[in-house]
Amino acid sequence: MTNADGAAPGGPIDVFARRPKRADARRNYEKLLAAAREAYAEAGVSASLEDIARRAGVGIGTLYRHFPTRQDLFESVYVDEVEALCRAADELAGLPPWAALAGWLRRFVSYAATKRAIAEALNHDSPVFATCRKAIGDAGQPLLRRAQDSGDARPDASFDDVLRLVGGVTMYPFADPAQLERVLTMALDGIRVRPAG
Amino acid sequence: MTNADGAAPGGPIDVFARRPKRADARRNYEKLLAAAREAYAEAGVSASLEDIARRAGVGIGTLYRHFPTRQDLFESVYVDEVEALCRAADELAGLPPWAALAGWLRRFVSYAATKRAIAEALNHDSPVFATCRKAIGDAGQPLLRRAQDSGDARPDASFDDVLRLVGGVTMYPFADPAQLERVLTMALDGIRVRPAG
DNA sequence: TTGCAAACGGAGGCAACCCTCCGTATGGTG
DNA sequence: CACCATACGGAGGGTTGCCTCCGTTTGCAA
Repeated sequence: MTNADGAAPGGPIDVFARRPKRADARRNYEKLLAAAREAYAEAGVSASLEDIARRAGVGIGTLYRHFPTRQDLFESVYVDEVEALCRAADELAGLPPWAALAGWLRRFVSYAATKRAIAEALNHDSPVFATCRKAIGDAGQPLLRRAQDSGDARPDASFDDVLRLVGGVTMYPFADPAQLERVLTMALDGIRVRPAG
Repeated sequence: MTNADGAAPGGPIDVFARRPKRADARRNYEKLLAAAREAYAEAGVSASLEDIARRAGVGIGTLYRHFPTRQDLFESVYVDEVEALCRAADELAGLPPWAALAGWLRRFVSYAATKRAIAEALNHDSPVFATCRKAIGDAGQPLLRRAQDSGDARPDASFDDVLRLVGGVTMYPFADPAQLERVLTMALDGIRVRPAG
C-alpha cells in the first residue's frame, strides 16, 4: 500500500508528489510539518505562521516557499493524519464486525482529540479535503456496513452520522481518561443495536 | 425565580448588577451584547472587538467602557445564555422523567449549536464560569437523577458525561436538520437504559 | 573542485487589531 | 432652564502577524 516512488497513481493522496527532493529542503519540509502539527494542537488553526517557522527553526521565507498559503500547510498536515487513519482501517479488517468498527472509531477519536484544529477546518472546501473525506469514507464505511449486516450496528445510521456522534465526543480534551472511556462507551452504545433480551 | 430588582441574593447570576443606569448607556450596552453574540457565532471567540463595536454601531471607546476586557464582554454574553438554559429546566420540570431530561438536552444542544464559541471557552477558568457551570448543574442534574431513579437513564452516567456526549454532537453545524435529529437520537439512546426485552 | 540551480533567512512594508486618552455631547435632576 | 456627572466617539501609538523580495548559502552533478 505504500510504494517507494511517491507518485504512483492510486497511491497515497497525491499531495505528496510535492515533497521536495534536495536533502536540506526535504529536512526543512519535515521540520515544518512537525512544528505545524504541534502549533495546531496548542493554538488551533489560527496558529501564527511565524511561530511555526520559529518552532521549526527555519526562516519565514522557507515556510512560504514550501507552503505558499496557510491552507497549503494545513492541508499537508491533515493529509498525514488521514493516511494514518486509513491505514488503521486496513489493520483492523481481520477482527469481528463490531470489534473492527468500534476499534476504528476509537482510533478516530484519538486522532480527532489531539487535532481539534483539524475538525475546525473541515468545512472549508478544497479538492484536498474532498479527497480526504472520501478516503476516510472508503476506509471506514465497509466497517460500518459489515457491523450493520451482522446485526451489531443500527441499520438506520449513516456513516456520516456515526462520525459526527463519535467525533463530537472529544471536541474538548478530557482531563480524566476514565471519563473519556465512559462517554465513548455511551456513544458506541447509541450506535449499537439494542440486544433483544 | 426572576425578580424585579436585579440584585437579590440567589437571584440571577450577579454579573447583572453591572447593568448601566443611564438610558443611552443602557441602550448601547444591549446593542453591544447583541453584536457580540452575533460575532461570536460567526467568528468564534477570537472575533475582533473593533468589529463588534462596528456591528453595534458604537465607538470602540464605548465598548471598552462597558467591557474593560475581552473576557468581560464574553462572560456577559455567556451569562445570558446560561440563564435561558436554566429557565428551560424549570419549565420542563413538570414532564415525565425521561421526557424532561431529553427535552432539556435538546435545548442544551440548540444553545450550544449557535454558540460554538461558548463551548470553546468552557475550559478557561474564571469565577463567573465556575458560577455558571454550577448553575447549569443545578438546573440539569435533578433531571438526570430523576431519569435515573425512574430507570430510564443509565445509572453509571455522571451529569458531566452526559453533557459532553450531547454537547459534542453539534460542535459543527448541520446542513440537514434531519441528520441532527438522527445523531441526537443515537446520543440519547446511548444515555438511556436498554429495554429489558 | 568548481559552478550553478535550488534553497535559505530575515528585513521591511502593509494591514489588522489592541487599548488609552481626551475633547465633545447628552440625559436627568434641581 | 441650566448644570454637570455620565457617557460618547474615534484618533493615535504600539504590537503582532502576513507576505514579498533579494542578497547569501548550499547541495550535488559534472
